[in-house]
Order: sequence, then C-alpha cells, then structure tokens
Amino acid sequence: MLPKKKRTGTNPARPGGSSAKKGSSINSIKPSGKRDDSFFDLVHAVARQIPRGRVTSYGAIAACLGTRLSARMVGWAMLSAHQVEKPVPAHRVVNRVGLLTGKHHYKPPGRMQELLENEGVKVKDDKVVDFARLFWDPAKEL
DNA sequence: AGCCTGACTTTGT
DNA sequence: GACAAAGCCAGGC
Repeated sequence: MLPKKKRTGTNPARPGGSSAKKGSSINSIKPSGKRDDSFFDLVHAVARQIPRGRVTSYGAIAACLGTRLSARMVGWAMLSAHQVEKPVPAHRVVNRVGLLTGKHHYKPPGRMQELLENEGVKVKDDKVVDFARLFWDPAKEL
C-alpha cells in the first residue's frame, strides 16, 4: 500500500538480497534452530516486529520484502506462522482495508478480534477501526 | 510436467 | 465505492 509513494517506473521486482530462492521450503520449522531464510521466515520476522496495538497489511510486508506483487505469499507464510512455535502476531496482519480476512483461520474465529481488542485495537464488523491511523508500515517504521 | 487453490493487491471500468 | 481481471509464488494432487 503506497498511496503517496510514486510508482517507480522500474519495478524494483527483486531488490537483490531479500529473495534467496534456493531450497525454499516451508519446513523452516527446525527446532534445531537451523531455519532457512525462506520467504516465509522473512514474513515471520517482519510480523514479529509489529508493535503492540498496531496493525499492518499483507501488501505492506510484501512491499517491505520487495515482493509487493506477491502479497498472497505473505498470507501463506502466516499459515506456517501457526505451525511454528515462535510467536507470530498474525492477528496484527490484515488486508489493505483493515478487514480481518484471516480470522477464520483461528481456532475460534473470534480469537483474532479478541487479541486485537486486547491490545487496544478496536474492531467493528471484522474490520479494524481507524485502520489508517493504526497502520504500521514496516518499510517506513522499520 | 500441468492444473488448481489461496489470510492479497493493483488497475480499469 | 463496488465489481472484474490479471499478476504473484508456493504447495498439493
């Protein structure tokens, strides 16, 4: 989501460095501590840095990683986020309109909203209130 | 190998 | 603001 950011004609596509597509496996869940720097781990890392009481969007994370066009993959990464033991505040990640699209993936669907409200984020109709204000841009704040 | 699906986004109508 | 289409990458069949 880059409302003001000009669309650089040259699509950054892959700002070298972030995308290390080699042996990309979701099996990054290695208790041994040896985890591949796959796309998923990067997403987890960013998601984990979301300040409490703030929210962000998949696209923001994707853009931060340079894969703005692959926001979907961020969602995929969130799936693994539930598998891993590491604390990944997936509830702080919503779609660009602030809709809790992933609430249905929680054990109790309402858990996501509860977690958010518990952090001070008001949710109305599966939608984050004042989303624009609570929005946290990893590319900017990070 | 191909084909389909998916916690999304952007652009155009 | 809403709807439709295209693009993205990874995983499962």
